[in-house]
Amino acid sequence: MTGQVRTVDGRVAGRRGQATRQKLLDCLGEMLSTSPYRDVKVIDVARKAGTSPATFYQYFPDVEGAVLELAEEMAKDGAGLTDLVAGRSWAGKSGAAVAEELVEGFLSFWRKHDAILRVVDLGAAEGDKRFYKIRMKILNSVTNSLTDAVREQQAKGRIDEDLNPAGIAGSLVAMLAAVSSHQKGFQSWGVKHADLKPSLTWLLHLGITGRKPPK
Amino acid sequence: MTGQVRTVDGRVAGRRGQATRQKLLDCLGEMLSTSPYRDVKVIDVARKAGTSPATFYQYFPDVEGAVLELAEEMAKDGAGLTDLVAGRSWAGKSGAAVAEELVEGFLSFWRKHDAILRVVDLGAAEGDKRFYKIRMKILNSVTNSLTDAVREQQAKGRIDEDLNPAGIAGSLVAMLAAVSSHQKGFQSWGVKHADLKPSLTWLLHLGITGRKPPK
DNA sequence: CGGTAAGCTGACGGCATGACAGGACAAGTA
DNA sequence: TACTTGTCCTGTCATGCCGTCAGCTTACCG
Repeated sequence: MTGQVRTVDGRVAGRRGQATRQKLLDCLGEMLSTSPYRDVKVIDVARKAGTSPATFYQYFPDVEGAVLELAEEMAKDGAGLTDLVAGRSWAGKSGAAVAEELVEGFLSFWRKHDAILRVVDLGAAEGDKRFYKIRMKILNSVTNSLTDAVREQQAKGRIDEDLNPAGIAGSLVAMLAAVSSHQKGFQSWGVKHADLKPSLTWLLHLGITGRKPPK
Repeated sequence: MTGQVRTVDGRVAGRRGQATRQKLLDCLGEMLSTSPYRDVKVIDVARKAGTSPATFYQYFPDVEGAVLELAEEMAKDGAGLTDLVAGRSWAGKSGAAVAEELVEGFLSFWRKHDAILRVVDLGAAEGDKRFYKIRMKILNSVTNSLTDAVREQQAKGRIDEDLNPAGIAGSLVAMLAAVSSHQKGFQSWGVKHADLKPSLTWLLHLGITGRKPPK
């Protein structure tokens, strides 16, 4: 499925080429977390990787193209988030645990990938379908699981049937993503990480089940 | 308070100067909503405004500086969001109305200013204090009002005292902001605007009061 | 030891940046 | 009308990044 890695001019990349390519990606990732996206230049990435700009252009069409590559890598890692909710029960203590683990999962995933996620979010908000697709890839499976969960609770009469399950699930996921990406902001504003987690967990549980989590 | 507008080299801008300056800001705003932030160049803004790059640099240090100016303008407009919650009661029907109006207020404010808000969000997430401050200016008063509301509900025993009110309020506001900025995304994904609003309203009411809104 | 393809870079035209000096312009003065 | 003054704009220039190409070096193979 994943065909060989190819250079821009069509040649297949060998052992050495792939290493260079990866090094460029690594350096790009580093730059993204230390300087504003707008100021990340090809020449800086190349310098950092100990190579020349021309080499960069051999593997990527432009900075955006390379970022997309990084984002794809990250999306693979993000598939793990699904396991935190798929097929688990939202009843009683189990539900409380699911909520807590999902919150912690989001927070730490975002901490790990904050720089690239920022850019993906921007690209998606700007309407770029490629970035939007990646964002979906990460959030979609979680959203779907939560949508199912909401639907179940609706069947039990705990949530108004008129509400759109996908709307609720999507909003909750957006909340998790947003809070995660502004973690530092919350902290520098007086809300500690330790305070944030319980709040999110509570809101998530409440939103999915219509009930407060058991103590 | 707002001293006269000054050029980069210290002169006070007169009538004509201010007009040019404003025109540059307007054109910048337009460019931001049509092209990716990363690709907005001084020369394009200047061309669009029918002037030269040198003129742009007379009024702004760089693109970022001009964006900050635009963002300040928007922040003033955002002060109106506060009125939707300040001093209003979350009890019964009134509470349901407050929730609904706040949601609608956020959604339409974001629709109106989506381009600049994207950039402000990015800047804030990247750790730029100037952008962060503007983001605060918009969200802070709403968050504070909601924090008070949560605290009241805690006093009534409807919300666990252990939870941090600011954490809950902040998370809910983040949710509103995030969903608002990805409105188009939701739509192109199958969740209609009409479905989104009730979901958000429901979640907001539930989060603040601990109870479902009355029918 | 050639042959072949991969891998890298120097160099170049093109364009954006940012600074300056000086020209254009409006308004007041005589 | 001519002159003055201060505001406003732009031509121009040095600098630096972009994106491409031809061509050199390196690795692998028979």
